Amino acid sequence: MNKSQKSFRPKARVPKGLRDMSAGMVRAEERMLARIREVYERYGFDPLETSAFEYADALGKFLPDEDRPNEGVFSFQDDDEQWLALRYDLTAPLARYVAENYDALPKPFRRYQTGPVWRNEKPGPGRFRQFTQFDADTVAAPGVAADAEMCMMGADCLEALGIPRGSYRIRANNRKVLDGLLERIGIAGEPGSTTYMTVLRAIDKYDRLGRKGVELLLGPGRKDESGDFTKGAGLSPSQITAVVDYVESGVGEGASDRKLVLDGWRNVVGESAIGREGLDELAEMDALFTAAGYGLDRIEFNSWIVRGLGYYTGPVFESDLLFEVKDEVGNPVRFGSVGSGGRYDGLVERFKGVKVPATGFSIGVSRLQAALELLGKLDVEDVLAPVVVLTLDAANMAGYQAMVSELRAAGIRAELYLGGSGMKAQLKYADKRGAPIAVIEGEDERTKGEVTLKDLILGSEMSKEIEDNAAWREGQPAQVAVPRARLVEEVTAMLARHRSVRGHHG
RNA sequence: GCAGCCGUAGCUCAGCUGGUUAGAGCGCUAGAUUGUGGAUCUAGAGGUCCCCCGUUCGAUCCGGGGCGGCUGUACCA
Repeated sequence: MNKSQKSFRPKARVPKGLRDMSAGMVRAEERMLARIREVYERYGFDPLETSAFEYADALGKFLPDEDRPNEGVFSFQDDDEQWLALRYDLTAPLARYVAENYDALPKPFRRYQTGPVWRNEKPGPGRFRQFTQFDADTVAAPGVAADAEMCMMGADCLEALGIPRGSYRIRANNRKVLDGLLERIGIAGEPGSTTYMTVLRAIDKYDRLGRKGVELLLGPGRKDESGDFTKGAGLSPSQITAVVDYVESGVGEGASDRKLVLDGWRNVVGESAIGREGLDELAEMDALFTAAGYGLDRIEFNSWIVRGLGYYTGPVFESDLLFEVKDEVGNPVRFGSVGSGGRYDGLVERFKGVKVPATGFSIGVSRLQAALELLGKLDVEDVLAPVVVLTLDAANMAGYQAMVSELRAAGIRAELYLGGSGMKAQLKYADKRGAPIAVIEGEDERTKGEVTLKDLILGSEMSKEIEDNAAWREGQPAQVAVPRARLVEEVTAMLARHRSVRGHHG
C-alpha cells in the first residue's frame, strides 16, 4: 500500500466566505423572507425566479480577463466554450428576462425575487461570497413615483422585520444632484469617468472617514492606519471645499426637514440644468412621502448617499441601521447598508437598444440577519423540538414505532430514537435535542400496560434545586406513568401545559 | 489587490532560551451511582504543533517561501 495514498484525507472545511446554516438560522431566514414577501405582495409585486447562473455577457461587461478570470464573479466555461457566470445580483438577470420577454410582459412590469447570489470578493463581517438578497423592481416606469414607492416599501419591510421606527433610516439622494454639483464646480469628466467615480466614492465614505478623510480622498490621497495609501481625485482646494460643504449640508441640524435640505442644495447645483432636474424629482418624491405619511423618522434626504456603482442614473437610496452593532468580543462592527437601490434606466437598453426606465430595491437578507444575530434580536428557536420515544428494547421496535405513528397522526412532532446507545445516552440525546418529552417504555411499563412520560422541561427546572444525585434519581423528576392507551392524550396535555408556561406562541 | 497582526486537540489557550511518550479546562464517547437527561467520580477517543524548503546531530520552536485567519484599506459591475 502506498504511503501517501494511505495517509491522504481531505480536510473538512467550508470554503471561505461561505457558511453552513444550522436549523435556527435557516428558520430565522425563512421567517425574514416570509415577512418581506408579505410586504412586496401587498404592494402588488409578483414573484419571478430566474436561474442561478447566466451567460457571462448577459450579466454585464464582466467577461473573465486573462489575469484574473474569476475577479468579482465566479465564472466557468460550458462545453460549447461559452462563458457562464454565477449571478452576482438579481437585477442583471431581471434585465435579461425583461429583454427576452419584453413583448409579452405587462408594462410597467413589477416583480420580486429572492435567492442566493455570489461574489468573489474578500469576505468580512456581514459580508459573504454567497448571500441572500430579496429584490423588488418596477420596469418601464419613468416617473419618480416608482422610486418613492421603493423607499416607502423599504421602510415597511424593515419594520415588518421587527426593526422599530427610529432605529433605521431610508436615505435617499439623486445622482442628478451630484452631476449638477460637479458641473457647477467645473470638474471635467462624464458620468462614469475615473474622476467622476473617484469623487463619488470619496463622498460615499463621509460616513466612515469624516470630513478630513473625504478631503484627502478628493485631493492628494489618503493613507490609512495600516500604512496603505489610496490615490485621491486630485481636485483643487476650492473644488474640495465646494464638495465637502455640499456633503455636510445634508447631515446634522440642517437635515431636520426634507424641504430645507433641498433648499440648501439649490445653491449647490447653481444653474446646472441636470442638477435642477434632480432637485425637482426629489421635491416630487418628498410630496409623495408626506402625502403617504412617511416622515423624517423613516425617510430622509442625505447628501453622502451616492452609491458607488456606475449604472445608477437618478434617485438612489439605501437603508441603514442606526444602532451600534458589536461582535461577540464587544468590538463595534461596521456593517454596510442592509438594503439599497435606485434608478437604472440603461440596464435593459443593453439588450434592447431602447431605453427602458427601471427602479428597484434590494434587501441584503444575509447581512441584515448577521446584524440582528449580533444584536440578539434574531428570534431563533420557537419551533418545538420533537417528542422522543426511547427504544430500550430492540425486540419491541414495532411497539415503539406504533407510538410514534400515533403521535404523528395527532399532529405532534415525534421521533424514534434511532441511535445505538443505552437509556442514559438516549435521554441525553433527547435533552440535547431540546425535546419537551421523552416517552419511556421498558419491561416494567410493558407488563403493566403503561408508558412513562418524562417532562424534560420541568425536570430541567427541578434539577436546579437538587444537588444530591441519589435524590435526583430517586425522585425520578417530573415523570408520570400513564396507560399506554392514553399516550396521545397525555402527551397532548403535557405539551399544552408547556405552552401555557412559555406564554407565547402562534 | 495592498498593509499590519496571527496560525499548538472540536473550542479557549498553555508550553518548549532547539532535545525521547506535546499538556490543561471545556466539549465529546463510555463506565460507576437499581432502568433516568442535571451534579459528582473514573476511564477513553481525538494532534503531520498550518504546509514546503533551509540551518542543525536533532525543528512545534530559528530563517525563507507558500497557504489560511483576523483587522484596516481598496474593489463591490
